Amino acid sequence: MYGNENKKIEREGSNTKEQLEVKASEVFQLKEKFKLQCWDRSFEEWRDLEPQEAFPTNTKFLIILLSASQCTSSSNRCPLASDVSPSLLTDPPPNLPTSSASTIFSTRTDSNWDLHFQLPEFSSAIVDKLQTGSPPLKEAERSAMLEAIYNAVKVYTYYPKTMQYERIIQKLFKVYPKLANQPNMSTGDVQSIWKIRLQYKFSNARKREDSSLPVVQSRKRVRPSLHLSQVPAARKTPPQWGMINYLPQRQESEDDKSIESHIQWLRRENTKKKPHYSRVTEAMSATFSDRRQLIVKEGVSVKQVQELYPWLFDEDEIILEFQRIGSSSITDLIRDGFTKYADAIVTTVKNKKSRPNLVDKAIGDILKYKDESTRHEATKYAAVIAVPTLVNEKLENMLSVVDETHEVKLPVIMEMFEGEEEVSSYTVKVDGFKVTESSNFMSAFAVYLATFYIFNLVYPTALKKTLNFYQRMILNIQDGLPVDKTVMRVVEKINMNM
DNA sequence: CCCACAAGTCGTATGATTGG
DNA sequence: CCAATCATACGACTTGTGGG
Repeated sequence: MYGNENKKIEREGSNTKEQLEVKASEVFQLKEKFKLQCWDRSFEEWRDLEPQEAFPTNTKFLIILLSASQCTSSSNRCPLASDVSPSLLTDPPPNLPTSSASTIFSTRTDSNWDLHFQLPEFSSAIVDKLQTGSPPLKEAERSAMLEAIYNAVKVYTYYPKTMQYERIIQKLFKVYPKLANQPNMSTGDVQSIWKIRLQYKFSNARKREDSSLPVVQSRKRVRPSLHLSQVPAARKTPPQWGMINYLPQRQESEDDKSIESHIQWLRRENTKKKPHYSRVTEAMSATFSDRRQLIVKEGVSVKQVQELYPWLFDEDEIILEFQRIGSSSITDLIRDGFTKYADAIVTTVKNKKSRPNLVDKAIGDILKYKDESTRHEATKYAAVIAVPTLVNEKLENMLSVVDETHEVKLPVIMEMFEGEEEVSSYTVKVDGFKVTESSNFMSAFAVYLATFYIFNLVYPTALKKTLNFYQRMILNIQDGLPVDKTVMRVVEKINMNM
């Protein structure tokens, strides 16, 4: 096989690697250097030839040019200059009828199809949008694109490999660079969104359109195994850590004794009516390293932490503690982050069919304010509580109204206390322990987020995506972990409304 | 451990149908 | 004629399995 040309060659007896190479260059009139690979049936992949190897009849060989870029002029063998030209040459089974031999040459066995794969043509409306980058594609248009790609690819395979999905997307991005350029997202993230999108398309299409095909049939699960109902095993996806554990060195001026005296002094100062706040902060800084060790390494309970460091249960100290870990002010981060995204988040959540009452109310309230800065605050509040809805998680797992009797067993929760008509205060609780109380939602929210990092808590499964969104888009803490796909898609949606 | 996938299911964009 | 309502198709999501 060479480019789109497949040719059969006849062999007598066994051939060596060198003989095959000579034959290949004759058949395809190759001038440049190339190497041969053969199809290994047991591994189902192309591999290099061994010297003196004996090949069974009906073996497929692929020609790979070693010098790239011979593809100029009218040649459409090799659509992209950087591509290697794959080529096949086969020897037919001498004693088999040609009809069966023809299946050998069918494109289905072309495992390198993706190298010379041509993108299907899209309608001019779609191409326009892709080239200019705006307005964003409608769902129907994206569907049409996916459908076209599916139809173009299924000629070769119904089950593209990971690499093949990636190559298709790379080609797509090459032709339509605007598609890859999304604000607030790396090209890699956009690429993985498209890869997942293609995988969903193939998965759904196989199930819905092509489920009768033998290739698809052969992958059917044998049995749903009925005794599954016996097992309750609600083993959900595990919770996730938020930030890499931060374990700083103890300050050089400190030793066990001085730390102990700091702790004692802090505890005494906490009971005073007029504590010396700046000294408290100093002592908290001095004991920071020891406190991190205690929380991260020894995993002590929140109650024990409170006994040793009662000051950690104070709004200002929480903010400062976060700053010691993350080196920026969490209130600033939240303010800046939501100043950037609030409007877009609110527009995005408005497109949802249904929202929790609190979110609806918050959105409605925005219009009530005439003053611009009050209005902005209201928008930020609405945006914060809209995030769980956007990523399909429940708001009440984060913010619960206290008079409702349902108890929530989450590590951290904000509770809303309602007085006469008005919300009177917000309380942040860790494991049932009150951390702080605040009259202002945004302060409570800052404490809420900081708490995960300060007490080294996992993100509960029920709020994994919400907290990931806050972490990456608002706090801008990037760990090495791949971004959750739902979170990425929500970012994409929000971008469209920015 | 990670990834692809099947199976089952949900939410909603979109187009057809209905009623005023 | 247009809107409200309905039906359907399709992308997305979850859970569990199997294979590397």
